[in-house]
Amino acid sequence: MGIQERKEREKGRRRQQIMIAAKRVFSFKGFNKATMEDIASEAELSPGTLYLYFKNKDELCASLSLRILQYLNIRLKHVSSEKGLEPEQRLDTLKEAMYDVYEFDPLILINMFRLQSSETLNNLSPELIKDITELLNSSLGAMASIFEDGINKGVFIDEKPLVLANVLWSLFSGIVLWGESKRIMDKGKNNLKLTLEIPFEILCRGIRK
Amino acid sequence: MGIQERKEREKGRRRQQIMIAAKRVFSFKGFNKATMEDIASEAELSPGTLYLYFKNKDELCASLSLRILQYLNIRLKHVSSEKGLEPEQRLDTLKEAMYDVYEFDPLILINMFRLQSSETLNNLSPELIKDITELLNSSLGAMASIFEDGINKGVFIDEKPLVLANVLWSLFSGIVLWGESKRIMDKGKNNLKLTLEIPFEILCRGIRK
Amino acid sequence: MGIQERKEREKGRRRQQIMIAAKRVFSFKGFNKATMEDIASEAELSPGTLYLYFKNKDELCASLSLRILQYLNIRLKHVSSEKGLEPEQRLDTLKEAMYDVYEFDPLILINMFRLQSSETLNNLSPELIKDITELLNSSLGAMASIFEDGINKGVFIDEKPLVLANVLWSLFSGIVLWGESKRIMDKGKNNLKLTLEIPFEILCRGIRK
Amino acid sequence: MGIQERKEREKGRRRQQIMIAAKRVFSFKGFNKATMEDIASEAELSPGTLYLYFKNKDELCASLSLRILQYLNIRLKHVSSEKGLEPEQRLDTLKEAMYDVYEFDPLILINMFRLQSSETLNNLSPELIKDITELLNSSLGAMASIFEDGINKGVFIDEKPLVLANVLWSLFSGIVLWGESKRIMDKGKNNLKLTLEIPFEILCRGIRK
DNA sequence: TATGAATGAGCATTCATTCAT
DNA sequence: CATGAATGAATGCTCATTCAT
Repeated sequence: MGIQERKEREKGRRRQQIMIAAKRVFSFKGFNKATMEDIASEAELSPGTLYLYFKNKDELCASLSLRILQYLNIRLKHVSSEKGLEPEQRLDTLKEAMYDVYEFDPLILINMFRLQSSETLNNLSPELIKDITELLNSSLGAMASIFEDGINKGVFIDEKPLVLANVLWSLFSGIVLWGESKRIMDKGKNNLKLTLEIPFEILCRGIRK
Repeated sequence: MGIQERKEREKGRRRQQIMIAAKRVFSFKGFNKATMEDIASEAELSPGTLYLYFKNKDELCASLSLRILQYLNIRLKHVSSEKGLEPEQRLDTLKEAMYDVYEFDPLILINMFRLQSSETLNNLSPELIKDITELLNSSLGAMASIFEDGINKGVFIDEKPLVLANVLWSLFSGIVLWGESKRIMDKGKNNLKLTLEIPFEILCRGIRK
Repeated sequence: MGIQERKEREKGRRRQQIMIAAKRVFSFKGFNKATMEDIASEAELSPGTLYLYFKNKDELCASLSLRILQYLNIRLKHVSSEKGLEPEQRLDTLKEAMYDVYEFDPLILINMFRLQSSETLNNLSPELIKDITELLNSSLGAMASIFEDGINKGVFIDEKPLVLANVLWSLFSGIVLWGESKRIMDKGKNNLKLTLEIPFEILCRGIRK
Repeated sequence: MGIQERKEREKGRRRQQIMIAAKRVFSFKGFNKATMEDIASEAELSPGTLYLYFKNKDELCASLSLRILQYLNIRLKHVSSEKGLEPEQRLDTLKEAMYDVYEFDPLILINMFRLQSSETLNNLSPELIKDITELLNSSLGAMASIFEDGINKGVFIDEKPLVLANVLWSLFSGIVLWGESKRIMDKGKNNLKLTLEIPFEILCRGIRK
């Protein structure tokens, strides 16, 4: 392993360290109330150091979303590529994947939404925006391919697969959002899994022939 | 009409005037970028005056959400109270009601979410929190009663009505959120109505026997 | 006097108050080391208030230069408009005017130079830039008219008056700059009057026929 | 040549390398906007290395001025020491020398002034201050000796030579400053040579008998 | 009631400087 | 000697909120 390579890895570690701290602070205080100093001290670094790894606060936040999307994308790719699964089984794996994504970072949607607001978009570097957009589309594509498979096999109703994927995403968004609200209102009781399962179940009834 | 009463009414009018201005400014700039001075000048008032009618910026924002919920509640109550409607027709009316709510204030969910975030909650007066919670529950109850009716009449599958209502709300949240993102990403094309109709349709397939 | 008018006057007073404080602080600390908080506390105001009257630090500094130029312009206009003066007498009055300008604000040139640097220019409002440019040209024009008079009367050598005015300004700049340096190096001894008079004297020998 | 000596020479080379880079960066960005990192990367060194050769940013800047003064001093010494020149020819050589100094580093005066401002002075080491003061005085002395020669030969008017030298320096400062402003205002048109020659010409008329 | 000038705490960001390697 | 990652103090500017009129 060359010196160059080791440095790259070290740099990656620092980014991780900061992102983990940022996630914690954003979760606790929300994006606007969280200060860069909060994040820095959570990461046991100085404020200046944050700017060595992220252009600004918005880009730090966006990078969190990117990481989620990467994770989602990997999970989805895996689901749609696995051979020998019946469409119904695929749906189940899909459900689990989405639930894991939520578990991975429950604030996913708030971040995703912030990300796409015009307030934020101007502060991001074009590459980051491109990465995010591509991943989002790729994820929707992967979902769509699952539905397509079911339609082809005559198990699902003949609806446009990409539309179905969008619906699913909408549903997912709503569930997370709603689940989060509940969690905050009820202070701690996590009924997210329940809500995730039930509407998914109901949606599937609508998809199956 | 006594003087007292007239004053009360006058006060209500001012509140309306401010809320309308706030809605416009929030829509245009987003909650965080909108300043109290923006709102004041949109309302053709001075900044100080805003604080005669709202305790602080958060409470002003929360009052907007409250108004939405009141509107939603009225529409829902109306749907579930109307006699002589078949469950299927009720679902249609419900769908229209929800779409109208969205049209009334497309930022509804962002506001609703802001409202329930820990960032905001500490700044609100207990009465306001209570009002909002009650209205939310009441709205969910009204939706539930629609599903209950269908279940009783044997038209809908036998699922717990309140659960169904929650599902619907989740779905609605997701659609709005997703629709908004799309609107921002696609810059102007309003595909919200489409997205609202399709998942509703699919959900209904899952509800019907 | 209407309320409007009184308010305008009050506003003008505040601007003056801030500019006087700024001048003191800039003189003492230099533009870059002077903080807005320094200026605010010198003016016995809060930092935020400064921004009610000046867009930013650069514009505050530029406004100081503008004031100098206004003063210079008035003095020069007066010199060239007064009737019945011989060219030589005019030169004397001119010399006095320039010395007074320096006395009015010894940092004039440093400010003027800052003003014209590209570092600063971007931060200024177009109107301010226009005002300053016009005043500078007008001042040079007024100086030129004095020389023109002398040339017409056959007392001064036939040199392009505007060139002479530029020369004079260069000389003035140099003297102030040099005088200032000396003041700082010699810590307190003010030999500016001397240096201003002597080169003026020598320059005039070159102008007279 | 001993090892010690070679090291010294090597050290001098590095200092030169850094100063050249600094000059380029200061010219391009101005002193305040230029960062030590800019200079380091222009010099193809790391930021830390700069501090091995210069105590701090101010001292680096001051060293640039020092170098100019050294150059000026050499040129002036040469002018006044050359035998068999008539006073008028000496003036011409002087003019050329000053123009060359300006060409060598057009920012000379801004640097010189920065140097002498109270903003900077506190950060400099006493030795550096002493060097600069001595060089300045020596330069003025060299100029004065040129005038003295002319006065002695009865070609120039009988004015105190040191005063004349100061005048000349003032004029030079003013011209450079003014020329620079013009360059910035007129964006590119370089009229410095013209302005330098004309006032010099006019000043000389005042010096000649 | 209404005003709007004034406040001042708060924050993102920068950058000269240091120091472990 | 050289590095360059890390530092952390410093600062321009914003804006929710107050209060004298």
